[in-house]
Order: sequence, then structure tokens, then C-alpha cells
Amino acid sequence: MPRQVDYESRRRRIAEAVCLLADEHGPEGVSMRDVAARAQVSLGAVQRCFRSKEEMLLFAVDHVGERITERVRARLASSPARSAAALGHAADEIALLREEHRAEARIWLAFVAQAAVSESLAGSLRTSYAALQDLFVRLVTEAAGSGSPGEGAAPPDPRREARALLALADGLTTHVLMGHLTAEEAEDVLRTHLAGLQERLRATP
Amino acid sequence: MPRQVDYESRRRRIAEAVCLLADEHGPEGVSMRDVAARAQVSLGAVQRCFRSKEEMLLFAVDHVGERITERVRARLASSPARSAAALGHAADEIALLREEHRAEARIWLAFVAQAAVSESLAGSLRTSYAALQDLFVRLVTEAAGSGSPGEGAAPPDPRREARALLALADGLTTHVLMGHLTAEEAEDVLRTHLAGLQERLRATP
DNA sequence: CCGGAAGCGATACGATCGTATCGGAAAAAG
DNA sequence: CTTTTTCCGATACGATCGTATCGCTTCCGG
Repeated sequence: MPRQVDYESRRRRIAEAVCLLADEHGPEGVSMRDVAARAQVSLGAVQRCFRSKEEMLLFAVDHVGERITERVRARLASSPARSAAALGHAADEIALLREEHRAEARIWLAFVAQAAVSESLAGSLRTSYAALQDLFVRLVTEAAGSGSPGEGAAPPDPRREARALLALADGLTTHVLMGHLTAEEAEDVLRTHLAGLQERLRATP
Repeated sequence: MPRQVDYESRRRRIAEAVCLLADEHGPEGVSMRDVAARAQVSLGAVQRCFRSKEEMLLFAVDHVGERITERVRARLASSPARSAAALGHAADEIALLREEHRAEARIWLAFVAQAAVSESLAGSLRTSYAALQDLFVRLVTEAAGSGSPGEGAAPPDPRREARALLALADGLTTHVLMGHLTAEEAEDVLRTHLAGLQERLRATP
């Protein structure tokens, strides 16, 4: 057999280039030629890694999704389990508000917009969101378990709370990206929402 | 003087075509030729209305923004003033969850994604969001005023609540668009959030 | 050692994009 | 009427896109 090549690592390298370009020039500014140049490989090499542009974008979005989910998990591992703080930290990671994650946020938004037109891309995104939602359902449930027993009104549904948290985080991220809110304002909104959630959890064991 | 033409109505007609195409084929699928065909005018006519494609998109996004804001205002006019119900109705209009508004939602998302790369487009979006936020601040303030006097904890900041509501609505809309949530699930989350907000408002006059 | 499969990068190709240009039709002004 | 000005739609142009193709190099199996 002839020359052997590590396709997997190259695919990852190309995915990184896709992300850099999607961040800089928006979703439309990602051409295969630019991707090849950014990844410092030839156009042919990109074509050999992915049969089509769509396949490349699909791989890239999965790549980002895994990276974000992984970061949330890592943050969880370093937090005291079953604590309210864990929930807050995880939400922070999701909201992508810090400057260093602005690029990831732009990439994500670019893919989300494109998913409206590409069913397979939408499928990948759904998978990522489902994983995140499950994770947050677990966090909310655990945070509720650790609360002091209360006697309040209706007990919050963990799944509903997880969905609300995810949607709020995404909305805040979007608003920061387009400059409607500053990162500080968004973080303030997020923290207040989390405080309210904890209050509600504490009210009913 | 020679032939006279109503440019303004033509611009609007073209903007409608832009929206239809952005809804069907995504943000990238909007070419000036397709727009011209959709609007049943020649390519030259489109070029005479807008100096460039960006100018056309900018006009279209303002058009949609005004339409949405207008609908919210109309809904408000038909609601009892200073009521909690008014706030709920307005939130419904913003979230664009109903099937009939799905197209508008897709268009909005397409523009938001593109705004990350076009500063002038981002400016238009910011203007629309600022108008919406002001409107919701007013609604929250009025809803709080109509509540019964309470004695609870920290009084909610109307501006913060308005921002949270806007971000949550946008996030939910996005999640419905990509199929992570159904419209019913999203509406459930939204209604629960609104109920919580009203509870908080009632706690402090 | 050597034939051939696998990988390489350059180049070609057809399509489509945004934009520029142009001759003629149409209609108000003289 | 003729003139002049505005609008029209077709066509041209150059750039860029995704994809296909093609010699050439590289290096393992027999």
C-alpha cells in the first residue's frame, strides 16, 4: 500500500479553519479555497477529506458542538456535585458571553442560521442541543434535591427549566453578538434568572 | 418630465420578495436575479431601486422590523391597558411561535446571522431591538403598577425583565426553528416564565 | 526491486454571483 | 410636431464559487 495519512487529524484541522473563517467573514464567507488556505493545505486535500462542502460544514458544526459540550462537562467535573453553583457555572459556559468565546458564539449562530435551510445540518444541531438539555435537566434536578425542604406552590418542572435556561442563554448570546446588549448586561440578566430559579427550587424540595 | 414611477411601493414589493426567498432558501439563497423574478420586475429595476445588494437587504430588514413592531403595537392597542394580559400578548407576538409567523422568524434569524458580519445591518437590528425593549420596559412597569401592594424581596428591575423576556423569546424562536423544541413546548416555557414574572411583580408594588 | 495504488497540488470547467453598460421606448415640455 | 429626460430590460463583464480531472510523486507489497 502507498502513502498513509491521518485523515482524522486533518479533518479536525480543517474544521478549525472553517470556524476561524465563519467567525471572521460570516457564514457566507466560508469558501473551500479560503478554508484550504487557512488550514495550510491544498484545495485538493480538502476535497479528499470531504466529499462536498456540506459534508465539511457538517463535520465542523459537530466539532464545535462537541467542544462546547465538553467544556460544560469539564466545568461540571471541577464543581462540587449537586450544588447550585454547578448550575450557574454550566450556564456561564453555555452563554458564551466572555470575550474569548465570542468567536465560538458567532460560529454557532452562523450554523444555526444555515440550519434553517439544510435539514442535515439541523439534525446535527438538534443532537447537540439534546445533549445539552439532558445535561441541564440533570443539573436542575440535582440542585433541587440539595435545596432545603420548602412548602411553596407548584414545583418547577426540571425539563421546562432546562429549556428556559438554554433558550435564555442562546437569546442573550445573540443579543450580545449583535450589540443590543453588552456582555455585562447579559450576564446580569442571566444571573438574576438563575437566582430566581434557585429561589423557586428552594421553595419546593 | 418623463415617465414617473412610485419607487417607494416598488421598494416594498421587492422587500417582500427578499423575505419570501430568505424564508425558502436561507440567507445565502437571496440573489438579486431571484429577487427580481419573485417581485416580477426586471433585474435592472431592482438595481435602480437599490444601489447595491447590501442596501436592498438593509431596506428589507428594516421593513420586517417595522412590521413586527407594528404588530406588537396593534396587539397592545386592542388589549386592556396596564394589564398583565397585555404583557403576555406582546410576548406572544414577539416569540413568533405560531406557524403563520414561522416565515418571519426564519427571515429574522437569517438577518441576525448576517448582521454578525455587516456592521450597518447590525445597526438596523439594534434599532429594532431598542424599540422593542423600550416597549417592553413600559409594559413591565405598567403591569407592576397595577399589581396589588406586596412586601416581598428585591423589586424586579423592569429593564432587566424586559431584556430577559426579549432574549428568552428569541431563544425559544430559534429553538423551534431548528426543531429542538416544538411550538407547544416553547409556548409552555414562555407562559411559565411570564407567570413567574407576574408573581414577582405582584410581590413588590 | 519494482509495479501500482494512494495521495498530491495545479489546473480546468461550468454555473452563478453582483454590478456596469447601453440602445430604445415612453412621456412630459417646448 | 420635436426635443429632452427618465425609465426600461437585455446583455456584457469579471470575479468567485463548488467540483471534476489529470499528470506527478511517494512508498508499501510481492
